[in-house]
Amino acid sequence: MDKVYNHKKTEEKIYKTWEEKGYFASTIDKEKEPFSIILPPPNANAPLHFGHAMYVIEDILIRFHRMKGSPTLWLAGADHAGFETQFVFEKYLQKKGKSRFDFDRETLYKMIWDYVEKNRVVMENQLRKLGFSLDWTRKKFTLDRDIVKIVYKTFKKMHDDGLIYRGERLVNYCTHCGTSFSDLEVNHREQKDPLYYIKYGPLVIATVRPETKFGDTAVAVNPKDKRYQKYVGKTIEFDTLLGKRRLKVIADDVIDMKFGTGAAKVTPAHDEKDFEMGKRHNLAILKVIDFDGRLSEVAGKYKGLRVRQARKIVAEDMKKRGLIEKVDNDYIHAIETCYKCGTTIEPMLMPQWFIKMEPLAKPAIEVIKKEKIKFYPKRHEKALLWFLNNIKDWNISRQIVWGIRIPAWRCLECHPEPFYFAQGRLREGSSDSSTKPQNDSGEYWIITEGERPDKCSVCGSKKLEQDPDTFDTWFSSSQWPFATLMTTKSGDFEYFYPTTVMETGYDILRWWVARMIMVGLYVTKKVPFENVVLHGLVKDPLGKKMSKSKGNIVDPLELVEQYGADAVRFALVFGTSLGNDQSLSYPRLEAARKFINKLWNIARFINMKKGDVFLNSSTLLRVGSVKDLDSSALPKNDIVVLNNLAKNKTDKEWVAKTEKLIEEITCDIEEYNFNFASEKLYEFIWHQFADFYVEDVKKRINGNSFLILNCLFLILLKLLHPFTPFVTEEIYQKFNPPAGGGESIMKELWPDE
RNA sequence: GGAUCCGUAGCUCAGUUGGUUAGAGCGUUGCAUUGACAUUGCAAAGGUCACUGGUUCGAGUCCAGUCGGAUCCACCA
Repeated sequence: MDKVYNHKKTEEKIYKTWEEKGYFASTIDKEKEPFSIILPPPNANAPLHFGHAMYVIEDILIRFHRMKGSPTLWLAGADHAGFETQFVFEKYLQKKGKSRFDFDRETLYKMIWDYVEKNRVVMENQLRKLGFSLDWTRKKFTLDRDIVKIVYKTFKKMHDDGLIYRGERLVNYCTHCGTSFSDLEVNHREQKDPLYYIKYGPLVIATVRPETKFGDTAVAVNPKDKRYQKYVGKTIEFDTLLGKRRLKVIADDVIDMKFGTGAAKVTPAHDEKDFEMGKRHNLAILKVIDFDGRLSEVAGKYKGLRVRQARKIVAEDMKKRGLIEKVDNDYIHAIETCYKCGTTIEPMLMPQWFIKMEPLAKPAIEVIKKEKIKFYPKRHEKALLWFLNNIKDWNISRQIVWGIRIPAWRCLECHPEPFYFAQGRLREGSSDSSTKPQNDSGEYWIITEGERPDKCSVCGSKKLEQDPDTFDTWFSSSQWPFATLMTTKSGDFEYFYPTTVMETGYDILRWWVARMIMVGLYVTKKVPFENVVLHGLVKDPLGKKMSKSKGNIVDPLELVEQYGADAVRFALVFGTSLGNDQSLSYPRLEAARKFINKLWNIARFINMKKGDVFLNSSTLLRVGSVKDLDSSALPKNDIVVLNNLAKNKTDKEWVAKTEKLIEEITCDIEEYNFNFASEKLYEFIWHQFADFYVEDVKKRINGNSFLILNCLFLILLKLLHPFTPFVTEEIYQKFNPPAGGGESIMKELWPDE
């Protein structure tokens, strides 16, 4: 054995053997309770980041339960990550001086597909480098035909059950990315903007968005506001940049008397609150901003200006014309921004497919309250319940090509649509911004399970066109636990579903976990998983969130190269409690590496002394793996055997200490306290076992005690194996050369079994 | 505006249902050693557990509030 453990010499070789021998592949044994985890599928568009290294928690659980003798399944997979991937790909195109508009839909899709295929292979090999014992024979991709089929089916079922509707309302739209988003994809940011007090004839209203004033279709005041009661119901006339205008004054409760002057302009096309007011008061909708983020013809000579520019110019012109009474330059308010590119989100009126969430959320709340699903740490449960209790309908339409195209067809004869988007762009002449869009309630749409309908069910026309939009990627993700298991091997779904544990970062609790629970319950009538284990974020060494824009990304694979996968794994669970964020710590990585080296050297010592005494490797092996040592005594487990074997008082003590350790480690892992388990192993192996017991046994090396030392060490190896699989396997192999028969530590049973 | 998390040794953090002298890693200081250990072992220094009150026989741990840091949620123009 080398003087120092060299991970570079061992890790790749060991993983290859494991995979080749099929140790990761699950088998169904109906006599036993399964333990299953579906890997949160990493995005197939980029190499792994540090968050993915936290899958180590899942690997610990899987390896632990595998050694406990349960049939385990850890299902590998990858996510097409719709918008995220298209975004990444567009950047890639940009570097080559191209844009997505240079290609037709099919070509673009094909290009992204190839790009993703390449990245996916890279990503999967990275998972291997981290030692993850994933069942690769069952790996799935969210765009696999059979998965897509299930996604279609779910959509159709939801539609038939009345849970899907074509919503004609304001949606979050990013004019830069060219797509709408759900509420979750929108960030809020505080910002200081000038608050303009604009003269509206006898009234003055305050706004930060003078550029949208062309789309005003009313002025609103609070019905209780005595100052303005005389105007309510009247029409006022006033000067604007585009000549005189007349607007009705309406009274509505949402108007805050204390804000500004207590009077507000109403722009239903570009503000959620105004849109709602518009519906209540039957106001016209004037669309000022187009999908490209520029002012429409409604803005007259300001047409074509970008929103920001327009705001400045309009405000300047108003000042010149004396239309502005005053400006408050210290006004701080929250704006909505695109979570991806940071552009200010424009609420836009456009028909989209929505899911009614309340009927889905209710059963989810039930199962959580009844603890059919448990959360670790518990505190995240509250956040989730809050989300479920205040849930809003989910916009699942995205104006992108990368994803699963929505299986909805529209008849061109009896239902010509006002809006049509081709890759995020408005088709020429299809929009009339000055009128309300034509009704698109969805009743003319034909929804299928993916197949193209022959003809329109209303008029019989064959002129049908599929909705160009694709599903929000989370719509397919929400079905991942059952969609995967239904399409892997026969019997998988019946046996492994619901899965035992869903382990993921708390940051996607609402995006993913909540939706899996809701959709899983809806489709399968069962919870998709029984336990939700949530880990924290891995931040940079200074405690800042890692992000590409900050340039503080640390590649986990580089650290694997430097410290070894075992050390990286150990460092991630050592000294951090589950669910808390942690900063990447180089000293901790170094400590983990040294610990692994310490373990290696204990093994080296034992290996060296082994030749001097009566033991040979096959005796060791048999004692080490216990089962056939003393068949007459029918040993229950390692400890029972050792208790019989130990003669010396000190040896007996150490057997007892180890027995206690086994209990504690088992308990800690079962309760997801990985920090306790790893810290105890560290302390015991180094500062108990090595510092005292090994030293003690050195004095009486030629006796029974050395055998006990050996056996206890093999127990420690097993306890450590879920955390540091490579080094424990390598040592195990050194102790059990193939001739001796010890196949792999992965085949060993947990010491208490 | 609402919610959550954090504030413990110089640094990064543990501290599991409240219970004896508050722990680890790294760093610092001294001694020993190349003997399984590109080291390791032994020993030492270093903490009013943010602050203030409360509950309790007993609080880093529970409760209330204050200050400081972070995150999430939120339609007030």
